[in-house]
Amino acid sequence: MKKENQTPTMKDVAREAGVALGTVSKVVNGLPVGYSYRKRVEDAIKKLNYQVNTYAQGMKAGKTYTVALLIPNARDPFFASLIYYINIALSRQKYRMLLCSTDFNPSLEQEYVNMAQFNKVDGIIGLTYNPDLIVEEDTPFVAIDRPIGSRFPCVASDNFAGGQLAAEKFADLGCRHVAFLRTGSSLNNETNKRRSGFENGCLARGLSYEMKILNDDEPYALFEEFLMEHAREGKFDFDGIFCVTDRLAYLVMKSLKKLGLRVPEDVQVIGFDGIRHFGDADYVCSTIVQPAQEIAEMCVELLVHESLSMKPPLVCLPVTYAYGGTTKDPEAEQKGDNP
Amino acid sequence: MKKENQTPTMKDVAREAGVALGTVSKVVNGLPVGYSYRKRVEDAIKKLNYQVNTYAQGMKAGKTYTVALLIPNARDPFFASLIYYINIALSRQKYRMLLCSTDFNPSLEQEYVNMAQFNKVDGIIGLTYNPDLIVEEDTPFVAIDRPIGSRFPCVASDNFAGGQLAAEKFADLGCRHVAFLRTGSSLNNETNKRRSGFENGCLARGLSYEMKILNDDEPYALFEEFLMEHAREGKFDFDGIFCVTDRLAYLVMKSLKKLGLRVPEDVQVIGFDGIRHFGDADYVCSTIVQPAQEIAEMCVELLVHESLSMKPPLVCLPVTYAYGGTTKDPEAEQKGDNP
DNA sequence: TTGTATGCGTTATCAT
DNA sequence: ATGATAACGCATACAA
Repeated sequence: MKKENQTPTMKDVAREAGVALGTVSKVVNGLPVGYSYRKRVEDAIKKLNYQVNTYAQGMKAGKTYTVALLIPNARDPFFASLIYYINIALSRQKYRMLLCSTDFNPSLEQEYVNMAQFNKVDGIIGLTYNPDLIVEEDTPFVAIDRPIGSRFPCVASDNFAGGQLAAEKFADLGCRHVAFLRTGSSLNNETNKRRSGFENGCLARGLSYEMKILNDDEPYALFEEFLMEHAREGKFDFDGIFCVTDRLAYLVMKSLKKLGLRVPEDVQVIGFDGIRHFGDADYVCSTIVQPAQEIAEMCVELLVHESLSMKPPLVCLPVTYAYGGTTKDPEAEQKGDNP
Repeated sequence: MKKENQTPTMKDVAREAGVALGTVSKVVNGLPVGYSYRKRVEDAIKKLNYQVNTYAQGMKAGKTYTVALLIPNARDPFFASLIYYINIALSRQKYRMLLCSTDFNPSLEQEYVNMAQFNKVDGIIGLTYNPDLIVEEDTPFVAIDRPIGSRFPCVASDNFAGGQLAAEKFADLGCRHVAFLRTGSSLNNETNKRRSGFENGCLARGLSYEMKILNDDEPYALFEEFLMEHAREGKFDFDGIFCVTDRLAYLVMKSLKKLGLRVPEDVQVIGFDGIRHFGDADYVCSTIVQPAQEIAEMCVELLVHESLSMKPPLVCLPVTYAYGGTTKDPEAEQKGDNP
């Protein structure tokens, strides 16, 4: 990568316009300048195609107009969606976005946080997994999904309500005996809320339910076993399965197929996240949709707006239900969507 | 976003260590410094938790250690994959990545390119759609998929070979009459190569073929019409359909289902791109896989390495075929994958 | 070998 | 209202 040739600087503009450096600065920053001077400067700027150097500007101001987004992995569809919307929200506020893939690596997460603290970025939006992440008090930081300490705001979906919603949908769709399947790190409180909400909803609507909860390090095969055990003699014990993510729902559906069970005829499935085929086509399954756009906008809002006075510790954004072919929604019967 | 408190500077380290500013700089940059001095400086650095300010450093050097990635949309799975691998490749080279979503907007694309030229980033990797994009000669730029002028290298999949490969697969799998379906902007030469390669392969293997080519602004419904016309009286004219992208293949498969045609029993489908469910699970359809990782690494290589002497104008990377449930691959029959 | 001085592009504080 | 000058944090040519 070779070095740039000279791009015009304020000094060049000043020389071209025959004015002093400070005058150019004032014009650029919209401070009062006599008309004839302003005109000459503006002409010179156009002629030289001048543009302020944001880094030099930032060095003076102690700002970089850059925000780092820490996220495990850009390929995951939910994370990709977050990246997409956060990017849009930031550029609307004239901020650049530095993408930092952490790959679930705690030490990488810490490294990026350190970078931010040394004035390299103005703030961080982080979806991190390091429970011991150290963030200086005065570093602008907004967490997604996992609260970091108690000093920084955290934005998440209303996971409890999402669990409830799933149970209610099952009840509305005629289910009686349902199951909840979850995997994931046990220190992730937010997905635990999905479970609690679901339990709560089942109780409220008189559904009997069973849970199967796995840790990250346990193999998926255990779920398949669980399903098999409940499929003795051609009859399946559940008429509804709530999966903690769409990804898990996808795997579960493959297992059900192996068992000769039809979705949604024999058993209905609801996932969580709101993943769509190709990012924006139809839903991969009936699901509780996380409001990715709202989450993104809230994060940026909290980070950028200096209404620092009272940052809420935890913001829960409302989730919605979406039909995706794996439930028996009456109004969706005729549509050929979602095989 | 509030301003940072003071982070330690070189001056602070120098004062702490009782040495001169330049000495600290030398230690930081690994230049020869007497042992006792070096030791004192290193201790001071640790004590103050000092870290160089990359922006100030960059202002001196005229480098920012930042590369901008221009890409239409982070949600698209193929783009997301590219983002993922480019991010990894860049950070291995100690470069940061600025993500610039262009949303297919030509003027936004131009804006980001301008930003780069004004010394805000050291280089650009761009997957752009603006045919009139103006890039200064001396701006380090690497294009993906669409050549920009003739002065910048372009990295792409070997689309021609991909088309050929699809035709050969169809032939191997027993097809006789196949179709090619394509949509997309007509100025995208690379996807045209897929067509040419496919034609070439069909000719070589004695397959009869038909093409249906749509422009971006034409509705998908025209494809459905095309398929319907070829499905008269319970018989379908084609036993294989090659779609220019996996996304299109997905839509086509839905249409085929509507027509009562089974995939792969009645008609086999091959897509292009290598999209996987959830980014890393199984393929959404049998497909010609673009080597996203290799593309990413090649882009970074070309951008970063100062072997500027002879930049190749167009680098074509090899594609592969992957089974994804929509073809009758013999060795894959027993697998329950990809419904 | 170590310290000093200058400049990168910008903004802000002064005199004028 | 405008122009000169210092300072931001760092690297480097040059002096000690």
